[in-house]
Amino acid sequence: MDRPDDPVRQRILATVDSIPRGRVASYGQVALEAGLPGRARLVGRTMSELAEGTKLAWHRVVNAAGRISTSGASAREQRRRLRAEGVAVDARGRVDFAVHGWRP
DNA sequence: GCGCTGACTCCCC
DNA sequence: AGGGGAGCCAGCG
Repeated sequence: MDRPDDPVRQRILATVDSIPRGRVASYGQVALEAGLPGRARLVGRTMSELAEGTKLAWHRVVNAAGRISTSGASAREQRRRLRAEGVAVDARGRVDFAVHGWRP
């Protein structure tokens, strides 16, 4: 599993792409929805390998605690993008799933 | 093949 | 709420 055309990767990307604007999902939830239960790390890896200018809404994926799992510039970018689409992100970088969680 | 390293998650304390 | 431990698995040296 690693090339751009890998079917597993495609499923992960498609699932992330289906998260509606203003909602967030956890890595584990994305894995589950993509038919890959227990493969949260793979989702995280996949996100980390995205190209700079990707159109994918990677910022709508956070960890199971509702926290932004990135660090540095990408963490700030993620926070910025989430807030820009109306998602409340607290000072610690946490989103409330009860309010903004993706419920497929 | 081996060990380490994560944009992860549970479970237990 | 926060930390340790175990399970997870693909990539890399």
